[in-house]
Amino acid sequence: MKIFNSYTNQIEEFISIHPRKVNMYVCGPTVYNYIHIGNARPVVFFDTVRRYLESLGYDVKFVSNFTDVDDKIIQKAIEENETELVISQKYINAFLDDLNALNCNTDYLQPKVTEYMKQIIEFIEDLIKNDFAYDVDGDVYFRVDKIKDYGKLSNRNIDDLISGSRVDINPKKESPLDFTLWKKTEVGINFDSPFSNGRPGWHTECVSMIDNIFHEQIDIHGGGMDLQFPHHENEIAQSKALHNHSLARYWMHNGRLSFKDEKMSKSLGNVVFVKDITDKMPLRYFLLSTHYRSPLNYDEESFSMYVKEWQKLEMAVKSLFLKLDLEKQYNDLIEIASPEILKEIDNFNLAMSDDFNTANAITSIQSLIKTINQSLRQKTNYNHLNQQLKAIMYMANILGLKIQLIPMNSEDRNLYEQWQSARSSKNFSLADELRLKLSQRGII
RNA sequence: GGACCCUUAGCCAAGCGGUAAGGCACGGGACUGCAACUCCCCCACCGCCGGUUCAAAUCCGGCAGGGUCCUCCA
Repeated sequence: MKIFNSYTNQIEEFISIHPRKVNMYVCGPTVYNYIHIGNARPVVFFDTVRRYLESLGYDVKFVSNFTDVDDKIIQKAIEENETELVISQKYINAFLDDLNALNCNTDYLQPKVTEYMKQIIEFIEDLIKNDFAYDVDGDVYFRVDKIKDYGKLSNRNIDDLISGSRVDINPKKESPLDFTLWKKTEVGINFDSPFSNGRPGWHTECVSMIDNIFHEQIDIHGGGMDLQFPHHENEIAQSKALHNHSLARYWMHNGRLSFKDEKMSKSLGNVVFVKDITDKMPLRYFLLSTHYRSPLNYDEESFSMYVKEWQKLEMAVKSLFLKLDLEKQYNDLIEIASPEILKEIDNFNLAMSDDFNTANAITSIQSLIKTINQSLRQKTNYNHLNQQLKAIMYMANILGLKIQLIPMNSEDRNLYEQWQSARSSKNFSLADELRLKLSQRGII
């Protein structure tokens, strides 16, 4: 298993800290709005990472947070005349709905900032105690120049950052690079602390949660490329300050998604919400069609290609299952022994093991679809068909592409037979009617 | 102003020094009660100009075009 590590800027063999166990953390959403398809990219990708690692036999402890304390949430709460809690809960629920629709595993730890306030405050206190942070009139800042390798993750040097820094000239800060750990505030939700009444800066929550949940360096920390700087850089700085390690062994960053070659972001307002995409599986397919570190562009034309490809996959698998089910020959306990099928699975796994090259993994799926379709129009023995079905379901499952296989009940069977006999007796209007029914039941 | 990335057929997209995977669309066949689906065949010398090398889409330099970060953003 090879993973590109943003921290070292190279592809490395993945070795977990504890045998057969992977601790991973992915930066989650700030819950002030519905998620758009760009937000969905890391969500889907890291869900796929988890699935693949689990298929390799790792026990994966997956954690992803909810940022439920933030200026934007406060602003939204004021706009809608609601409490922050109501706002964040609403969008947390919406987020979980989207995850389910995208067939992402939602069974993982989802810590919220509000639930970790005590730990976050303690974390900041420790930083102050160790002289890595300083309190100015109730605001607390992190002293960046005390961290030797600051900039390593995002490949930049401190001098460039200082000379390039603009706008934000905060006289309270010792250095423009110092970042806020705690912000004294009167507006919106705020919390008691030894520093002041206020709320934590964004960069501390993840480190503090990781600290409290895992109690040690974790294996994988993931998130969008845009979080690399300053967010992840700052997480690393804090971790080095208190624990003298880089928080995670492997840092993984997915590339951004653009919309018609323009940046898609909530602030620009050109967003496509996940909830508004009717075809969620094609969306997942689309998000995995390009290697995760490459930029991905969304527009209706290219997305429609993936709708087609998805339908092709779904239809082939359904037809295959139907054939086996009709003859009562379906057997999911079968062992895959065919050399060609094993080879295809092998290719798939090789692609996935190569820094999660889902684009190439999909190629294996497409290739198997082709041979399935070929088999279906020939007389192929059931054993082989069962092997093909098992193989394609294995691949689809790792990519999280959910294909519903609906076994026929006696009524379905009856309909099917009537359809066939209507066809052979050339009663086409009846045949079409029955065909429609079967299709509505998801059988064909 | 500083840092950095990308450019492969009409479109999407692999490749990362050994002579262009795959998919969609198009075109030509086949199958078919009609649709849909499916199958077979066909479809590029890799932005441009130089250099390194026995060998370059792959390495180096320049140019052109596009994009990102340095500020909230997955």
